[in-house]
Amino acid sequence: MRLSRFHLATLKEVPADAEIVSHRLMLRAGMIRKLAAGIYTWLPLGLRVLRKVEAIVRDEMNRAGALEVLASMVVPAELWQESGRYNKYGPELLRLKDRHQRDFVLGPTHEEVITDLVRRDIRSYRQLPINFYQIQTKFRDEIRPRFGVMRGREFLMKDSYSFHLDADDLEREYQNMRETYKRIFTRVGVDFRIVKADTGAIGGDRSEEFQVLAQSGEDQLAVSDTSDYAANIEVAETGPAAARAAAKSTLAKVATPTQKTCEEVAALLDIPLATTLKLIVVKASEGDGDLVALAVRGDHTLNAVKAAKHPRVASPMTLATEAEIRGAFGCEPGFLGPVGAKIPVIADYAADALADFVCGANEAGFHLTGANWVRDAAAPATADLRNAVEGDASPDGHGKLRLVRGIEVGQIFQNGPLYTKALGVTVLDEAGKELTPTAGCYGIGVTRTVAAVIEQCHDDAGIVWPDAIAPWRVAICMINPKNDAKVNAAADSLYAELTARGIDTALDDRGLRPGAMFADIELIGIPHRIVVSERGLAAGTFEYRARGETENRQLNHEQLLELLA
RNA sequence: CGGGGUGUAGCUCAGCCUGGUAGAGCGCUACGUUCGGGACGUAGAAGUCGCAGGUUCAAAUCCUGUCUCCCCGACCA
Repeated sequence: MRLSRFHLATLKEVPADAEIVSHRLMLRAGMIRKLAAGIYTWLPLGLRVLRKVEAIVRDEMNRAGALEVLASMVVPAELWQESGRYNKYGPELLRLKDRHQRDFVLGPTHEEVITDLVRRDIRSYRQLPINFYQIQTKFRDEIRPRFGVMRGREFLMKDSYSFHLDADDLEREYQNMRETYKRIFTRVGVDFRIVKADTGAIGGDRSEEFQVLAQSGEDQLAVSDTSDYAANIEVAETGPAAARAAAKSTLAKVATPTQKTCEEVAALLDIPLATTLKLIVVKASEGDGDLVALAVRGDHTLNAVKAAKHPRVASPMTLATEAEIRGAFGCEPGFLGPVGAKIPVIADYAADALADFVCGANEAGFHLTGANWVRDAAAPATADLRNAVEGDASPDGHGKLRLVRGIEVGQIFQNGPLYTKALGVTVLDEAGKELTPTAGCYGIGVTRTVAAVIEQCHDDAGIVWPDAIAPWRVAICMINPKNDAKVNAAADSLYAELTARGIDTALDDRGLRPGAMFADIELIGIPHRIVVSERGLAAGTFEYRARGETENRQLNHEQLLELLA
């Protein structure tokens, strides 16, 4: 590509509303432009990168034996009603009507559509297993789109859905996809971890996420410092602690007139936060009273995903209102405790292990010190309810947990017969009997992957693309071509030669001053830069510099070709 | 949806408190001088001051409403 004919739309100044590195650099490099909140136009430069990621994904999916399809983005609402998700998915699902007032949705994911396809097309066990995938625009009316394309409302996703006769075969394909995803992200050139994950709105049994490690990541991950254990904090287990210590103190009431949080109470009494206990009151699951109190140590935080999975807690987890709390405890939130509580208490393991702890007195303005389970408050039910913290023992028994941040770029699920059952998919088995297939689904956020790579690969000057997804692998820069026809001719012939060899090359023939030209080429992250100048031609060399390095190398024609081969 | 902020030239922002001629830098156009790390000069084009209503002789500025966009929380590729 000759850059004089390309729309290279770099910006010197950063648009004010860009917060994270990838968003800033994508705007500055001229990869994307915003159209509305969470909705972007991809410019030629950005699209070149997006297409390269897409090509890697497609290539590996095909190699893995999956079959590409392309479904409509607009999906009849009936399908979503049939699966039960029309009402369950919530306002994130963009609903619309056509001119005949028929209901449709913009597909945020396509389990229903592909399962319906299988229902219509697959009749026999002989046709299974099968894995359909597509690379398609998805729309989710996110509560709060942010960080550019990292959490856009419209995004490009590779989604695939596999169907199997039994759980063993599903497990085989799950492993196949797991390996395929590893190859994809390795080829893209990004550093990632595979972590255990919650199944969330998709539903199902087993799931892992592919996370790109980055400071700006929205997800918290717990990883072992010695083993390969890694989990999203949502599902990172914390185990039962050692036995409860014996009570030493006597129960006493202290005035805490304005101290409502554990932090405030601990500060007032000058005690460690870890010796305090807090209660979070939530709605109970149906037929189990109205409310249930969850007890967590003051320095820990409640894990909503774990809590919602507890059989006695309503799912999704819903906090009790202030009025409900007053009704159950006779006092306002901020002074709640298990001593004398009239509703069931479920304690996190660490909270259950406390002795001589500080908690609310169930009386406005007072807390209790020296409280103990059994002696002062009924022994609670116990469960794993909290978020893991730095230094917790790794659940696999090897090492301690470290907390890091990640960007979720892919997730794989075994959802089992969830959707095939809901949509009534059956095939005939060998004996001519009807059988409901089991299924898996597998997603990659293609647009998000582009942003995630930038989060990981950049420096002060701009993006530093891995070779595999750079908009061009090589840039040829001409110094003062107007003053010297030889420079022009030499650059032209090198450009023709590299292009003929299949090397994706950009020729910067825009005639900019060198400083401005170099700044642009570095900003857009071209991995290999070749400078053609009068000086170099006289010496018979090209000047070469790899992006991310600070030294130039003088190479002759042959060395240059070898390096780029 | 709750909390906080924002909207003035393509971009970054000043002007608003204290009403009276709409500004700067970058970018853009033309010409000239420059030309190995975002050059300089001269001339120029470019804004219904988010939108609607109100107050006033007069509104970017004050008042009311409304929308947009951004940030912090619950969702997810």
